[in-house]
Parts: sequence; structure tokens; C-alpha cells
Amino acid sequence: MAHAAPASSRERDPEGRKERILTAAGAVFSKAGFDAGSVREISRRARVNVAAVNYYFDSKAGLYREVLLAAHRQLLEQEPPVTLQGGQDAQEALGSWIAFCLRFVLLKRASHPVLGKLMAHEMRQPTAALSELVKLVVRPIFDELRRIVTAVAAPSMDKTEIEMWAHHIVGMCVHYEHNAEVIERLGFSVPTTEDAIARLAGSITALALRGISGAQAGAKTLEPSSS
Amino acid sequence: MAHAAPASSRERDPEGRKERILTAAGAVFSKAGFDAGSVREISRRARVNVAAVNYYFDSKAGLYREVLLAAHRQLLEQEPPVTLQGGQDAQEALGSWIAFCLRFVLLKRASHPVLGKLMAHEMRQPTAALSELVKLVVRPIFDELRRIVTAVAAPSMDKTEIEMWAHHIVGMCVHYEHNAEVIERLGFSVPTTEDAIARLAGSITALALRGISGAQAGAKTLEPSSS
DNA sequence: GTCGTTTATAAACATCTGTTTCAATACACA
DNA sequence: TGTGTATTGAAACAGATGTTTATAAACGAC
Repeated sequence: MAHAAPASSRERDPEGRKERILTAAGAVFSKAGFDAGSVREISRRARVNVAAVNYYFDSKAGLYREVLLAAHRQLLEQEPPVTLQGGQDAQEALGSWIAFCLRFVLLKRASHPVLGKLMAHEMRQPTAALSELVKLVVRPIFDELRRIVTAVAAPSMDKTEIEMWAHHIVGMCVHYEHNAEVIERLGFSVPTTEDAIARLAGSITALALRGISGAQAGAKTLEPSSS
Repeated sequence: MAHAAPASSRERDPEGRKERILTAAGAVFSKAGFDAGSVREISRRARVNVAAVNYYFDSKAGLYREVLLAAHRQLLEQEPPVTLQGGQDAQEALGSWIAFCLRFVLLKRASHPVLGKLMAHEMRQPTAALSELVKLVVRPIFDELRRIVTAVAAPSMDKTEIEMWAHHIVGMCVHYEHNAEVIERLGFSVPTTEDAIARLAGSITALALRGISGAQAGAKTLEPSSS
């Protein structure tokens, strides 16, 4: 076959290619994680040669890092993180935060299709990018939650107890994404629509509010050593 | 096909080898999961030829399945699941359940070194064994939690709300194992000792008890649509 | 046109994966 | 003793992985 067919699908379009690779990588990595996600499948989905990945991103790890950063950028554009305003009701703020967190991990939309899943994979099998991701994404959001919980709780409440409460709340939220497979098998339908997510957020918020604001500052934490 | 060794002292060492392979497989699978765990590393750790794995367990999947079942057996021997006795205080039972669950996922001891981690991996990247695992291990334990929560809650409380609460509680517990890497990076030290785990269990129990028993049966679940 | 540079691709590379093959054992029993 | 069967282990298999190489094409500039 000399150069018979022009095969003019050359399409000089590096930006388009880079973009396609990034999108495909987001899909693959968010589904399979970094290790199990293969460069060859990414290149297949992006309809580019395998070597293109290394040409544009140096290595698989470099591509992964750019996917994480791009997803982070995307998130900040679309969903500004919840903040406790000056005169805002703290209890209401807690409800907003929980709804935000649940939507972040559960909602599959064009706005943030991958970051939640990517972070879930990072938590299970951390890569070098995890520390950076925590510093950029997780830390600010978590600090805001701690501030809100502090405002909701009794003024003299122990700081470490408040920190624990914040972690408890995060646990309730991410549970429904992390362990969705098991939850579904237990007969509970993990919500995916805005309305159903809002209902779940309401349930978590109510439990957390009663649990936090009902605590007496001086009360000893329940000790399970009772017989 | 490996015959069960007859009564006569045939077996020069097959049981020892099988046992070594099972132990090594437990360590490898619990650390890396099924996909990323390699048969060659298992055979290396067990000081056994690669072919021995397939000789004794047919395949990698067969070995994995036996590891799961063995871990399950081990758990039931060492830690009988919590049950709500007839006259027992429901609130106390909830504390016991939460402590049990936390110890299950966090405590690294000779008694159950792997099952918690194995299940964590199953939740992220489910294999064919997940359904069986849920039916055998997770379902009974979760049902007991739901029973306890029902006993703690107001008698006329909505059944689906109670189910949600049970899931919330599970979420708080497993969070500290699933997302330990992130939690540590947020400055919170995930407990590993009996005492520290008991303290964490106390905090979760107190929050849950106030959140559950403080709920009014007729109260509407908090709606985040309030302005 | 002919340079030089950037981009694209097929092919090869080295290494890993789970599994199989096949010859060499070690043992129980005759 | 010899025979038969269970076990062992080195090597090979077929396939996948991330990455590199060498060749070829498409451009901008002269």
C-alpha cells in the first residue's frame, strides 16, 4: 500500500487531542483508579496513538496529575465551597455543608463528573498526588465544616470532641458513595437525583444537629466499659 | 486434584503449604486488593512455587474466595457479633455494636487481621465474591444494628428513617478505616489501640444516641430548601 | 522548491501478569 | 523391591502493562 488513500484524517489539532486525552483519562481513572487504569484504554477512548499520551504528558503519572488538577479547577468553578457567613444561622449552614458534600460525592453531572470518584480512589490506594489533593481540596472544605460545627455546639465544648464530630459527619456523607455497592446490596437505594440527595442530606443533618447541640459541655463522653 | 490426606501419615506437608499460602494471600490481598495482589508475590511470601497456588486452589480467584471464607470463619470464632438480648438496654446495645464495628475495621490483631481490609477492598472494586460476603457477614450484622436502632428510637418512627440512621452509623464507623489516609493528613490520629478505639466509639455512640432518641416520631425530616 | 521543527504512528522493548506444561521427585502400598 | 499416585518446581505460554524508538507526515519559514 503506497500512499494510496489520502487518509486525510490528519487533523492538525493538538489542543483537541490533549483535551480528548484528558477527558478519556478522567473517565478511565475515575472508574478504575490510577494503577488499574491503563494508558492503552485511555488512548483508545481518545482515539489517539498510545505514544501520544507520553508525548503530551510525559508519563502516565503526569497525565494523572493533570487530570486531578483539571478536575479540581472544574469543581471550584462550578460549586463554590460552602462558607459560614457572619450573621448566618449555624444550623442552617451545617445543613448546607452536608448537602454540598453529598452532592459532591453522589451527583454525576457534567459539572464535576470525576473528582469525587478520583478522590475516593486516592483514599483507598493513595498516590503521590494525595497530599497535594488534601491540601488543595479537602483541607479547606473540612476546616469550614469544623468552623460550622464549632458554631453549632455549646461554646465551651472540647475542641477535640468537635473535631471528632466533624469527622463523624464526613463519614456519614462519603459512606454513601464509598460503599454504595454494599449499601445497595443491603436493600437501600443510594440516591442519585437532586431531590433524593436532598432528602438524605436532611436526615443526616437532623441526626447531626441533635447529636451536637444536644451535648452538654461538661458531659463525659460515653464510656463503653459499663457492664 | 488434591485428595484429602488419608488417616495414615501421608501428607508430608501439604497442609502446611496450603496454610502458608492462605496466610500469605491474606496479607497480600488485604493490602493490595484482588486485582493488584499478585500470585507471584503470594508464592514468594509463602516460600512456594508459583504453580503451587494453582495446584491447591485452581486459580487466583479460587484462592481469593478461600481467603475470604477463612477470614470469615476466623471472625465468627473470635468475635461473636453483637445481639440485642431480651431485657438488655437498647442504648447500651448500640454502644456495644458501634464498639464492635469499630474494632472490627480498625483493630489489627492476630484474631482478624485481614477481613476488615478485604471487605474494604471489596467495596471499592467488587469481585464476584462480594454478594456472598454481604449475605454471610454484612447482612446479619447490619440487621442487628437496625433492630437495635429500632429499639432505641421512638416506637412509631418511620421504618425507612430508621434504616437510614443505621446506614449513617455504619458510615461513621467505617469512615475511620476507609479514609484513614486522608483523616491522618487532616491532623487527626486514627486510633489503633483498644483504649483509643473505645473512646472514638463513645463519641460516635453519644452522637448517635442523641440524634436518634431525640427525634420526634412525627417530625418532618429537615428540608434543606428552607431559605 | 528545501530546510527545520513539530506532531503522529507503528513497532519494538522490557517487564509483569495468571496459568499450563512436563519432567523430576517423594511417598504409600504391594 | 517395584509400582502408582500425589506433589513439586523450572520453564514456557499468551497476554497485558508503561515506555521508547524510528519512521513518516504535516506544517512554517525562507
